[in-house]
Amino acid sequence: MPTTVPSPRDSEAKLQHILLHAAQTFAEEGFEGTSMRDISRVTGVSLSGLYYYFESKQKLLYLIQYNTFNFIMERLQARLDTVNDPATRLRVFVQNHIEYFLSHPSEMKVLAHEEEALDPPLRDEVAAIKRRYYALACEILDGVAAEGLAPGIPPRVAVLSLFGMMNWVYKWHNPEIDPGAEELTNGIVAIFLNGVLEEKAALYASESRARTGD
Amino acid sequence: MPTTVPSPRDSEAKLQHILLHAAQTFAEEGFEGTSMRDISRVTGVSLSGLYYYFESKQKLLYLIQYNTFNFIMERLQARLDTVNDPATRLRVFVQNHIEYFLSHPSEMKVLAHEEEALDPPLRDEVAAIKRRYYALACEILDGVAAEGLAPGIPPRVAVLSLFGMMNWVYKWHNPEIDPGAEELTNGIVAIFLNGVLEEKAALYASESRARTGD
DNA sequence: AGAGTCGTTGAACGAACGTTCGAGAACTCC
DNA sequence: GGAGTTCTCGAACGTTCGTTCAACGACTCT
Repeated sequence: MPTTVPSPRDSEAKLQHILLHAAQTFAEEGFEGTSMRDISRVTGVSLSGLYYYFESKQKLLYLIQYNTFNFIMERLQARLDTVNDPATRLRVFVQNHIEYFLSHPSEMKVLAHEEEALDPPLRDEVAAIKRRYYALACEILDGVAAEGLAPGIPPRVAVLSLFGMMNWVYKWHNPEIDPGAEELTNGIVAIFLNGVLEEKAALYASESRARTGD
Repeated sequence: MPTTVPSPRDSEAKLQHILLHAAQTFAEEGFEGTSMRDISRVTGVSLSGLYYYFESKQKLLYLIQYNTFNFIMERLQARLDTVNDPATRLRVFVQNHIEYFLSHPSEMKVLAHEEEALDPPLRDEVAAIKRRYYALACEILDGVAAEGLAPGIPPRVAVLSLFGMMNWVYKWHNPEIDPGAEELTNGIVAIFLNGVLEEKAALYASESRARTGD
């Protein structure tokens, strides 16, 4: 059908096919627990054939992590472009994260779980995106904090607790019994916003301070 | 020095020495990423000498996970024995967890991160303790919930979000810049209690429901 | 039809893996 | 001091690992 295009179409599709099944296997067996022969088996590509698409097992993991994170990041920025209200921006952030989590559980698990399996040169590149993502979250929290942050909760602890709630999802979420992205987002946002904003928060913070004699 | 005792003392101490350094290596390199030769090197025990203390690499991981979890569980039950107030019980629960986390980061990381590295027969035994721990957390939340739970947040999501906040700590906590166990516990408890109890929570839950047209 | 990529492969490489084994220290008890 | 247990180790086992390489069919251009 195409005339001038050489034929990277076929090849690109096959790479995506490999990335998909490799991510699933990494998610199930872990990066170190998965052999190139395993990936060859689940993709149907011969062992040596894999090396036509990427130059090493490390690079394969990198491709999965980089593609995944880049997609999340770009979709998030697009969605945030039209939103100004601080609380809504937070909700968009959480929803974007949770939505991807539930629709691509394997890729997300590999991203969250195999962070350190990548060796320094490539690991740093993924870490760089991760830092931008974290900075964006801090920025969003800053907006929310203008409404009054609870005392006794360092902002860093607040943001990372939010990441904890979101990123732990892959350890327990069961599509058959647990809520979908919408409801899950509502729950996490509710806990976080109510937990972190002042008024009632001040009550418990001072209570526990009194209890421990601070 | 001892007279009647055969001499398991020496051996027991050495086993603990191996468990400690193995946990550190597993935490740094991952279970699959660590070889028995690595463990031999960091413990100073010869490769074959290790097999006098445990029968396989799997069993070594099991010993680390089982000992760690058992200690946490028993200390928690002892601490809860003297406490009746629901909110304080929750605080004791979180504090016990976080305290162990910060004082034994390697063991805790291995427990949280290498859950699936254990094969079914042994994995199930660790999972059994994990279930008892989770059930205890649910029980504690039930006590707190008597004070009125926020609508729109399933209890299961609440408990697992709490676990998320606590268990994610190993990914980011830096002893040099982050708060210690006391303050960290205060922060997480404050977010969770304020986030999950009714009154203000109902506000945000209904807000987000209205926003998404539910 | 012939040159030149693109995609694929089986076979093989050396290295590293978890585990075993038999021999021998070191120690306790009689 | 000799028997028996506890502890340690070097050497080796067979297997699996990530990666390479030369070769070959399929396809596009001229």
